[in-house]
Amino acid sequence: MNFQDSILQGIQDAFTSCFQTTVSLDQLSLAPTKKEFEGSYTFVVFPFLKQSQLSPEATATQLGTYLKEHVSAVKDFNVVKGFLNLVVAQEEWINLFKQVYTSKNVGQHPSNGQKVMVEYSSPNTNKPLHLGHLRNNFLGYSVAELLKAAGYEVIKANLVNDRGIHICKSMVAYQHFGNGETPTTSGLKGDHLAGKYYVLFDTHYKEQQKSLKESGQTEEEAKKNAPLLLEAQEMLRKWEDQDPDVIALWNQMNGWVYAGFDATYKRMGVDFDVTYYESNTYLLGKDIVEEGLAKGVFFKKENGSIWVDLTDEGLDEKLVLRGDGTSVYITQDMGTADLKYQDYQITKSVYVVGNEQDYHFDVLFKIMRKLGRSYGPGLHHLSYGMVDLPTGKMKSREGTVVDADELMEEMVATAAHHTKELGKIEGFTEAQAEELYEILGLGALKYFLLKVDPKKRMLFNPQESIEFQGNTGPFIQYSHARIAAILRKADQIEVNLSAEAFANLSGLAESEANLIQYLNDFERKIKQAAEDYSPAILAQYLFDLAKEYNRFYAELPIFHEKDSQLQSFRVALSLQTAKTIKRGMSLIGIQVPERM
RNA sequence: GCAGACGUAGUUCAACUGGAUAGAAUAUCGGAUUUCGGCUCCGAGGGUUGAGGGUUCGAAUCCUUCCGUCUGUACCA
Repeated sequence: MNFQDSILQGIQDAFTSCFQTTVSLDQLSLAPTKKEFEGSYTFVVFPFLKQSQLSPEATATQLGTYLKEHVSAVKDFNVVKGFLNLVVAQEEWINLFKQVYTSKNVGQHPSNGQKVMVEYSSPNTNKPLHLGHLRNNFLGYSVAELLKAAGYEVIKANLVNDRGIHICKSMVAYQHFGNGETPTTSGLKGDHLAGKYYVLFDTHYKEQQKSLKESGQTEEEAKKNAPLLLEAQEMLRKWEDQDPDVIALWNQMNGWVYAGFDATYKRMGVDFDVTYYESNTYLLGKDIVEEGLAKGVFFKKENGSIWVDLTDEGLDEKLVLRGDGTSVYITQDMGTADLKYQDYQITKSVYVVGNEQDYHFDVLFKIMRKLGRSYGPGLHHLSYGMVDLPTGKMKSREGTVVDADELMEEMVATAAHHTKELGKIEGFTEAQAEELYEILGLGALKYFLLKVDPKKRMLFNPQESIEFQGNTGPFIQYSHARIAAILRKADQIEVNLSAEAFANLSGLAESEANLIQYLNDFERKIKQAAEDYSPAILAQYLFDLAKEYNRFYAELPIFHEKDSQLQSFRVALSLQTAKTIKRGMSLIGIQVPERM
């Protein structure tokens, strides 16, 4: 048993023994003691004064006295107001470290038998990925990894929006202005090529509107009657009628886009276990509408349209099927939710989608719960905030979008520039150097986007954001590389790394005890990050761990330490830190180099 | 209009879910290396947590009223 638990158990016993009352274990919790005070863990007694019938100080003192006598881990205590600070015995830290050090798979929780699907990315096939998608993809990938580490079986899913009027727009524009251009002849990545025609559509569409207005039409009429738009609408009809020419063009352009996306995903380091296409799922959900009508969850209006009444849940009435029997967005999403369950029998389903769709998912989930789906309680919208630029919101029309491919390229180039300046890559082959730049550039980018609480909107300043010092990915990567150097040397001079090598160790420096406390915390942090769907919690933890290691490194000698037990111990501590950093970083999708 | 989210050092973010004197990073200033990797370490200054009121032993956190920013509120996706 983890000794944090044994302390809590001790507190529970203390309540029975000192105050003749029982408190349940989940009411009790320990907080790390603030630096200004002596001790490692703090128990706050204020909430329990009713049970003790004593002043805060007296309560804390009685509990402390009991713990000191009955719990071996507690060596001493002090009381400040209602705060009981517990001092942990040094031998306990050493024992704890041995436990962590000898356990396999750092941080991995045992399987909990639950299956969860994480849907993320969900791109449109009419334009390339941008900065907002990067946050989405990194978040989705990381949350999936965190859930795995927390004991879930995870299915990563991508739902591609490959159908609809917006796709037809780029197709129409390509027919008009494409001249048979392909990714090969143009030298453009497929997704960028498609995006180019989407933009071209928009510019020409606007021109047409303008000339229609000049010929006397109102703004609304002009919007509706522009020939290009009519063409796109006509094309969508043909697409739905399976017109071979339209389908052929659609297949061709889609193929280009997917090739482009694959390259981008590969560079981002994300992957999927299953990909759903809206072109296959857009007709789903109509049977659920029937089911909902039969169950009385939905109702039909006079014009034949079908609605759900969510006013009892604080929302409005929402349309689920149009009067003409065609689907709306949510019809399809209901169908897809069922499809996911049919395919994988999941107990939980996470949707990584921006917070502008909060309302939509609120509605969707409430509907599925009203319909009594078994996975209903497990539905979760991982809603994340937008990424802002110093110039304001990203708008594709105004050309203020930060393209994902360009940004990654820029980050890698900056990493290369920095590294060359430092001149630390002697002995690297060209290929090794390239790989390192990739790891550093993407590490910086991923860490930057993931260290912020997903719920919050965040600011991306292209100049200032590309930092390599401070609370950044490369800082943590550097710490790892440095430890790797120590481990190489330890290997050379054959330091004994078995736990027996420091079996009789006594006495620890403060930074050593702190490090052990951090290392022991890893498992808990993973669980917390997974439960909160927040890679930021783990990112913050890894930064703190790296900082604590650097402090230890600056203060204490390793190879210059003459005591061989201490030397073995410090190398082992370094090894465990490296393992933890490596594993932790992999959970937020970041690789760490052996040297840099 | 209505609904929801957010507002914390100059800047970017934390604050263990109601706990101690609100912490890091960055920028600024000052210091550390005969030593295992200086992309390192130590220190200083920097705050009326948007404003007011309330709840209690205790509030950045909960309630309330303002102010400000953003999002949503389509028989669009």
